[in-house]
Amino acid sequence: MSELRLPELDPTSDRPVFKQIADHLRAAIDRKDLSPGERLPSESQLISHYDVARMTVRHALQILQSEGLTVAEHGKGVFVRSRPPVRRLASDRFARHHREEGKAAFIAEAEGAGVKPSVDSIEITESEPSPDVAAKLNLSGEDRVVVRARRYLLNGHPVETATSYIPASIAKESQIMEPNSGPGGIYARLEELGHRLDHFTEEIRARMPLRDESRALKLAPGVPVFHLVRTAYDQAGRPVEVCDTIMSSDAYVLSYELPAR
Amino acid sequence: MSELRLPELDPTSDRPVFKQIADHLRAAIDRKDLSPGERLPSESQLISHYDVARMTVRHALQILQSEGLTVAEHGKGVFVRSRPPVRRLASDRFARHHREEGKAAFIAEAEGAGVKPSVDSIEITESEPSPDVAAKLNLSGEDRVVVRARRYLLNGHPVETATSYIPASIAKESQIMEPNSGPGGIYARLEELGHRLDHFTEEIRARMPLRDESRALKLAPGVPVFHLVRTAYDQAGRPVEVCDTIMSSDAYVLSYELPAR
DNA sequence: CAGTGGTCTAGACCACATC
DNA sequence: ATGTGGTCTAGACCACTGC
Repeated sequence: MSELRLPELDPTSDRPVFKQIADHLRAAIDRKDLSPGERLPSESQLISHYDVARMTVRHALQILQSEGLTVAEHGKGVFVRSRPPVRRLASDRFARHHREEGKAAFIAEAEGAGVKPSVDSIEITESEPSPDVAAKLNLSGEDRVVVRARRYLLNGHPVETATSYIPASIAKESQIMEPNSGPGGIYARLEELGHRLDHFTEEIRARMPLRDESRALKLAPGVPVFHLVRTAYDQAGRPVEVCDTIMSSDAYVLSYELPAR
Repeated sequence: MSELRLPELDPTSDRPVFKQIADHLRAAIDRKDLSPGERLPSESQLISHYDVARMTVRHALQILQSEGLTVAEHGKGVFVRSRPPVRRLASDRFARHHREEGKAAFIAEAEGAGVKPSVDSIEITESEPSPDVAAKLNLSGEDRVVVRARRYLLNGHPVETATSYIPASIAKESQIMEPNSGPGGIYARLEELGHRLDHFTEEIRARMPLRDESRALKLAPGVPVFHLVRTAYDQAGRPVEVCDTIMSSDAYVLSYELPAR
């Protein structure tokens, strides 16, 4: 690790010193001279190597952190980020045959991938829908929704928060109101209630996390989130659920299949 | 604008001063006390309001910037970010009926949305595929690919770079080698060459941009990118194109439809 | 304890925008 | 000329980690 050789600053360059330093370190990471988990040179080492003020090297380090390349650990050092296991979400993940095997989508898929899934902080409430959710569910006026909020973890590491909205007129007095929604999850319950599912739509955005999201997913600085909103439609064409999920972008690759017809 | 009222610091709080300042400004933005395009108080105004050092308010401002909430403009001030027009990409965007209308997907769709599309910096080369692309295209050994790189703009603002890889054995001597690939784009050409398209797969990741990407898309700090890799398959099940695209995440909402079967 | 990163100060000089 | 943000210095004290 003392093997790491960093270039000198180029005093003729217009590029600010802190950016040059960030460039050097980024290049070392890209070249794998510094591999995931490895410690970067300490601030004081960088200060003496480059002969600059502390704020300058901190600025450089902060650039890397905001790019999601490193994490600082107080009292220990700055480390090259190592990525959590990645979940690949395929477009058949809500296929009925999965549901009929009696497991909720998340659990089934994670076990297939050899990681330990868990779910925590399930909160179930009933409330008025936001205008956005009401529009997606075709609700109006007095209609209320059942809200199921939960957080998914892989190997104990949070990767996703999900909030489902189901019209109260459908969910009332069903197992959808229970923390454990039973085999196959709420989609299986919706089908038992006569809403045979036809298709889903998903809308995907990416952005930097809000503070709450960052906390709930224990996101490292510089890691964006996927914001995915899924709407489930039954065979009568009625929207029966909206699920709003925030996913750590470095725990996921989303995958879809599109017809050419 | 002098209307903006910011709270005082809470000296009893454990929360660092720069975070408290960032919180105040973020809240003002969320409440729309500061709306998109509006200028934030200048550094010196914040310094005198909070009675702190300049580096402290700069740190706070930088937090907001890294969250993508603001942009600094040298000599002018710090402004609440206003978003570019958003493109919604639907999962039927490569349907044959669009192709048969004689327009490439990007142009057709943008015109429908009332924005002026353009394409620039088309580079066409032939080279060895990267291992990743070779694997996706089922290529081996000597096989080469034709590479088409271009950049898409809306109303003059770059939103996406795309690089297509087509097996050279297919593309050679076709209009795919020309900067203007003709009516319906390269997918129409592939079909004329006997590769009737069957379906596409798309893999989506989100992350912070690399330096080059940031420059090519003129991204504001704190804006992540979608990294989307699409593979096109013909009706014989053969992969005939891989398209690697980087999209500004705040210019796009991706939308897909999934079957429940 | 020594070494690490986290926060903060009080200055300096520079480059860009506006009038 | 003035006000804005961009870069940089040279310190200070604090909190966390590890031995």
